[in-house]
Amino acid sequence: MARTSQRAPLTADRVLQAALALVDRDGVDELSMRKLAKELGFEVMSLYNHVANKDEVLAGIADLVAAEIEPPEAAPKRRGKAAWKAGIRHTVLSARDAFHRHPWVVPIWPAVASGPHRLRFMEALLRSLRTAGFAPADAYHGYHALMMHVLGFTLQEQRFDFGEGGVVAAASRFLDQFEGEEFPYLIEHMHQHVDAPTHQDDFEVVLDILLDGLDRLRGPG
Amino acid sequence: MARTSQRAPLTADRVLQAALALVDRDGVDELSMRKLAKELGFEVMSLYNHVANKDEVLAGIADLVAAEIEPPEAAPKRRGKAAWKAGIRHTVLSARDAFHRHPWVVPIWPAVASGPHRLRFMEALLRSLRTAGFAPADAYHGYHALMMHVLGFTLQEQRFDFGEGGVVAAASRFLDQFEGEEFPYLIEHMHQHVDAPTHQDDFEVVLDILLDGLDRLRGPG
DNA sequence: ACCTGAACACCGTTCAAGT
DNA sequence: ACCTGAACACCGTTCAAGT
Repeated sequence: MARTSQRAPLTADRVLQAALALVDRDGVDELSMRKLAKELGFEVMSLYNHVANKDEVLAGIADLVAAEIEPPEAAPKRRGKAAWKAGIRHTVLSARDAFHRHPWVVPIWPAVASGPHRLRFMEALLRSLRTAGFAPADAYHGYHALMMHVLGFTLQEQRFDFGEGGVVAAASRFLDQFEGEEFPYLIEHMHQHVDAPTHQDDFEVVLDILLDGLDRLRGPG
Repeated sequence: MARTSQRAPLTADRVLQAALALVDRDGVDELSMRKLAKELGFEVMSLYNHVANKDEVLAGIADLVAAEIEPPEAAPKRRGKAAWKAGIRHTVLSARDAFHRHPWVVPIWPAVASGPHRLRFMEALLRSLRTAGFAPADAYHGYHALMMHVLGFTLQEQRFDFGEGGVVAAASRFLDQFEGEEFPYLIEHMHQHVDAPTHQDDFEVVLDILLDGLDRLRGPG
């Protein structure tokens, strides 16, 4: 019967999948152990047989997002002075896509524990840089520059996602209180945001600045 | 008497200052209206005579952080092909310092409403870029690249601030479960983090990559 | 105008009890 | 081994009552 499948035994996996669905749908602020249990058709305390606590749930769903990131190609097909860029570019864009699909993960990303998928992604990106010829110190800079760009970009971008509470609405509400002449450049900037609903190009322009800059750091090769 | 000064009448300002002190001391997760009221020597509901709700408190203290950011110099002293960089560099480093002093603000930065200080900072940074000769579209990219760098960097950096819960401890705990050979590059990276307790140089290396890249975007001048 | 107490609708998590 | 109910120590916020 439907009820039997509804009550398939709880597993850590089912808990995390349900949490991911809930958070993708309602946002991370709406996740509570009680709601999650209700969604699964169990009582709250049943969850604690499969996950230690709420932090573990958050770390778990963050790692499900990490699992969606495609690692850089291990063996690039074409060789050339900047062949390394293609693989890195691919994985960074993939990370951007994953964060874009699950924007709630960005603010909690630094706070939650790193799971296996995330550690494997970090390893793959670092290996890519090092085998491309970056010295350890430059791979260190490159890794951070790229990750910060992805995280920072998505963090920034979120502000424009919610209609009423978004920065555009809030700022224009605020700007109304001032003479129209006090913030001309900010107003110009807001219009650019409103006019460009997707910021993919914006993301890639800066990504290419970073990749070119890193290439120069790497030295002639 | 001491009691009188302790019970100086509540104001929105006093509420925000106490909230900032509490959050700087204990972290943003520890902020509750009840604790905040107790800290001030009033009952919870008294706060609501001066602030609308908790979101307004968060927006208020975020704007206090924004107030600490020094705007770019309006009139740079020395002229030259990249004179614009000095002013921008100054304000970006100042923003990095402010976020570094108040790291809890980074994850909530995109979620809270923009206050007057933040809007003035945004305006000043955008004006700097535009008057340096950037076309509107390039000022748009430059603004985001710089802000993302600051936000992303501080977000990333936070992970290494808390001893036990930090990524180093968590990752090394996790890595213990694997053969030591599976994550050689990640282990190298972790050591670099542990060896460099401050990431100021790291921040500036990438900042200069961005500034140089933006300068090229701006075209010959 | 400002402060307060009780109340409501929530949280995460512990612990003892069931099967 | 897994599920549950009651209980504890918290939340933010509404509302009516005080001064």
